[in-house]
Amino acid sequence: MFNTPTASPKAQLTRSHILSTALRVFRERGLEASTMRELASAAGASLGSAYYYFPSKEAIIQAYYDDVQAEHARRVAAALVETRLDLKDRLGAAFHSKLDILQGDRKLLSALFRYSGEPQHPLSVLGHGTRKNRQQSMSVFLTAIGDQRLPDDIRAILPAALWALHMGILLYFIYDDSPEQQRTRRLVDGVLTLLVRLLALVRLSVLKPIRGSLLALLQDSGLLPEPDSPQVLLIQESQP
Amino acid sequence: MFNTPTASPKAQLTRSHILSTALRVFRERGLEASTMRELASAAGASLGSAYYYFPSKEAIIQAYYDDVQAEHARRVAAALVETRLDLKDRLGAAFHSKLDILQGDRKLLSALFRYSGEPQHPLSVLGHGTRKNRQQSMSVFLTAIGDQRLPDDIRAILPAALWALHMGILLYFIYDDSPEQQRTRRLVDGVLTLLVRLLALVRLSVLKPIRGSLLALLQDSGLLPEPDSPQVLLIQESQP
DNA sequence: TGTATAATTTGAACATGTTCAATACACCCA
DNA sequence: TGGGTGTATTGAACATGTTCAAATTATACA
Repeated sequence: MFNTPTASPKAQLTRSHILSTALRVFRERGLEASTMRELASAAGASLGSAYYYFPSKEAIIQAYYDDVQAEHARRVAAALVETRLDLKDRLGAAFHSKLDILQGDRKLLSALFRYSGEPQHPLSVLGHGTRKNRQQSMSVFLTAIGDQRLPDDIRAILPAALWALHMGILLYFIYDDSPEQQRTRRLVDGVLTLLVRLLALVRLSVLKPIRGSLLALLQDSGLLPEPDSPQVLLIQESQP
Repeated sequence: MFNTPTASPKAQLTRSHILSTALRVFRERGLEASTMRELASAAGASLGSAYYYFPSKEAIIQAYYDDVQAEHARRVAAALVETRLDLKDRLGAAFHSKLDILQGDRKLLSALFRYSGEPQHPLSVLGHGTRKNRQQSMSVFLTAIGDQRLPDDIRAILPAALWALHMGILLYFIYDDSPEQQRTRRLVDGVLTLLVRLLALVRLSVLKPIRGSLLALLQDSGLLPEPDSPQVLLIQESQP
C-alpha cells in the first residue's frame, strides 16, 4: 500500500518507521501485550496514523513476514552461488537460512498461523490473500532444487511439498523450547537426509505406480500449483 | 468444569442449554458476527452467566469440538462391529464419519486452528491444553487399525501420522467449496488407497532402512506419543 | 504566489470480549 | 423454621482493536 514505488518517499519512510518500532515493541513486550496505542506512540505517531499505514495490527506482522521472505530469497540466492553443493546442502541452506532469520522472533511467528482456518481472511496462510507469498516461497525452494536430475512427477510435486514441509517445520520451531531451537535444526537435517534418500529410491520400479497415483491425486485435489503460469495455490476451483 | 459429574444437574443443564443455543446462533450468523451478548440473551441468560459457564467465546467452540470427538468415537466403534472390513474401509469409516459429523459446521471448525501457533494458549490444537483431545483422537485411529498385521515401527508411527493427516484433511475440508465438499471425500479415499498400498510395500527390504531412520527421527523429535503410558503429545521435553 | 486537490494526521467514538464486585438463590442442617 | 454456606446471576466497568469525520499539511498547477 505504502511500500509500493507509487507512494511518496515520505509516506514510505513513515510506514517503515512505524513498522520497525512496532517490531521492537513486539519483541520486547510480546504480541498481545503491545497495544496499537503503544505501537503508535512508540513511533511518535497517533493511533489513527498507525491505522492509515496498516489496516490492522496483524497486518504489521504480515508486513514483517513479507520482509522475512525477501531476506530469505536473498540469502538462499547468496548461498547457491557456491555451485558444488549437493541437493541436501542446497535444501539445508534454504531451510536453515529461514530459521536463522526467524531465530529471535518466534513470538511474531505465531500470528502467521492465526487465520489458517479462515479461508476468507486476507491473512490466512492458505488463502487467496497470501498467494503471492506462497509462490515466492516455492520459487525459493525451486531455486534450491535447481537442475537436479529428477523424474518429472517428482519435480512437479516437490516445490509445494517443500513449502508444506517448511510450514510444518516453522510450527515445530515455534513449539521447540530446546536451547536455541537446536532440536528444530536436527529435525531439519534428519528430514532432509531422509528426503534425499527417498528421492534416490523413488526411481525403483516398485514405487513407480505409487508415484503416478500420488501425482494424480495431488493434481485432482488442486494441491499443486499449476505447471508454469502464475501459480495457483491450494485448493483450486473445480473444473467447470 | 460444569460438564463433570461433580457439578449440580441444574448447572449442567444450564451449561448445555447455553452451549446448544450458542451453536445454533453460530450456525445462523457465523462466529464473528455472534457476540457474547447475543449468545447469552439467545439462551435467556445474562452476559455474566455465559462467562460463568464458559471462560471465553472460544471455549464454547472447544466444548462443541469435545462433543464432536465423543460422537466420533461412538460412530467409529459402531462401524467397526462389522468385522469383515479391511484396513482401508476401517480407516475410511474413521475419516468419513468425522466429516459426516462436521459437514454443516465448517465455520465452527475454523476456530480450532486459530491458536495453533501459540504454544501457551489453552486452546492451541498442538498445545498442552488439548493433549487429552489428541490422545482420544489417536485412540480412535488406533481402534480402526485394530489388529492389522503391521511392522512394529509402522504401528508406532501410524496413530500420530493418521492424526496429523486428519488435521490436514480438516483444513482441506474447511477450504473446500465443492458441492457438499465431495472433493474432500475423494481426497480421503485417494489418500487412504495410497496409504494402504504403501503399507504393503513398506516390507520390502529396500525400504527397511528408511523406515528405521524415519522412526528414529520422529522419536528423537518427540513427534510420537510415548509407547504405552499416558501419551505425551508433540514436542516432548528434551532429555535432561 | 495563491488556490484547489490530494495526502496525511488526529483523537473521539464505537463494538465487543472479558472481569468483577455485588446480589440473589438454593440447599443443608440444627 | 432460620440462618449460613456455597452456587449462580447480574450488569456495569474496563481494555483494546477498529472506524471515521474533521482538521491539517503537502503538492500541483494556474
